Amino acid sequence: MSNKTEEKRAELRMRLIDVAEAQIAARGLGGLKAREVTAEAGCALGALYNAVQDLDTLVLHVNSRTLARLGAALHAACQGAGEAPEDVLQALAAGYVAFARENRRLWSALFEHRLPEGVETPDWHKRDHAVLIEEIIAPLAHLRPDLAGEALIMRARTTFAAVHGVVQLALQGRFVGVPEESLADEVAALVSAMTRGTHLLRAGTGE
Amino acid sequence: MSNKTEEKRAELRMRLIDVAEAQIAARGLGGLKAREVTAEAGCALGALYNAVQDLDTLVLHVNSRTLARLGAALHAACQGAGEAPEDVLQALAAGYVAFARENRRLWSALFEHRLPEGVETPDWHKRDHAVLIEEIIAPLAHLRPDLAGEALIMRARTTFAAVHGVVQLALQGRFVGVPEESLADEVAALVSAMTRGTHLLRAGTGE
DNA sequence: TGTACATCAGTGAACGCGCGTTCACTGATGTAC
DNA sequence: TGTACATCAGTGAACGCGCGTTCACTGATGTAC
Repeated sequence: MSNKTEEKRAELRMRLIDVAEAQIAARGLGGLKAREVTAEAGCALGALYNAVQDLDTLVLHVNSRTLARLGAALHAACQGAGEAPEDVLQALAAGYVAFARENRRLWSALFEHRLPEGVETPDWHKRDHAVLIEEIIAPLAHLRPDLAGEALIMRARTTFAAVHGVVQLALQGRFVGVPEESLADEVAALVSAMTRGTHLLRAGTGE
Repeated sequence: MSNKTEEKRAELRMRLIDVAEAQIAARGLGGLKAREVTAEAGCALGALYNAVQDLDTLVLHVNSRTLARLGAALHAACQGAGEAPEDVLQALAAGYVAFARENRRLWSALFEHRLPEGVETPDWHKRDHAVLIEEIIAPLAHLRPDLAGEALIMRARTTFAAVHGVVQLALQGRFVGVPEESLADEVAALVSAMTRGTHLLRAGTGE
């Protein structure tokens, strides 16, 4: 059933994603309920399952959006930074901290959400995660000319994960996390430590 | 009601913690059910609430145990390492990776578990988290004689969180995580990067 | 040592709630002639 | 253009399941005399 019908369908799907995004932002991933999303979107409970496969898929759509916004934020952070790879990495890390703080629950949802056992993440969503490491690769390659290809990508992932770990434990308010006031400074110190040694020693023996 | 009664009570509590530990190890934190714990422990459902405040408290007991074991593992890792602070930190990180891999689900439970909104973590359990950073402090102090007191502790937390982040994303099997085969190497590279710059430059300007 | 009574660990059925998903139905929208 | 019919988005009550916690009850253990 063509055009107009398909249009309305897509419209409802968008509306549902909008509402789901707002509700996750307000109450966290655990606070997202099929009944509340549809109520606020102004449709019946069952309509959700016509517009979208299920609630998990709806979450994936929200997460894809969040990743896109995060990607844009990180890209913008790079633009504002100097040329030196250390500066770019510092700007990226600072941008990540800022985004996480300003989008706490949506950012958390990125890492909290799990598909039911045995369900594979669809490819269209997997690809969206690339933004997390894309901008790291170039400056890292400058600092580590000895790394290339797969090894470079691995190191970019590791660099991201290290910063992410500090941010996550801090914003989670957990025991070992640093207090939120110190977060920006500590992340800067971490990035500084990670980048400082490398260009002095170049590719020495071992690491 | 003294002695013998209290003894049996403590015995049941122990049995429940044992079983809960085994079930979390087998099925993950989400797979822990009051009915299954009590069934396997050989008592009635209601007995759980006599032995222990509630299911969350039971999880805290299991987590305390896991932390104690982790602390012992990290302490042992230090013993086997050389004198140089870099080596100690490498040994600690390697020990952490090994423990996480060998105790995946119990280790995950440490960071997955959340008390219901508004419930404070009891002090007896909070204290147990100290093992995560205790052993880091001394070697870090050697590398960074400019840091002391609160600042040193913060940096130890940050160091832990960075390593933890890499391990967590990898073992979670998530998008940006490194594959498990590369985990040990990547963590070693991270620690190497974090420690290498510092003692060359000592306390320079800024970080 | 023996008897009457009190306590409280242990029992498990029942409570209460939450919530994702389905499904028989309706009515608006589109197609065929 | 008008009429008969088909399709399918949208509806919301009902299904089905899971599960932590409570509570009236019992019986074993302990205390008092």
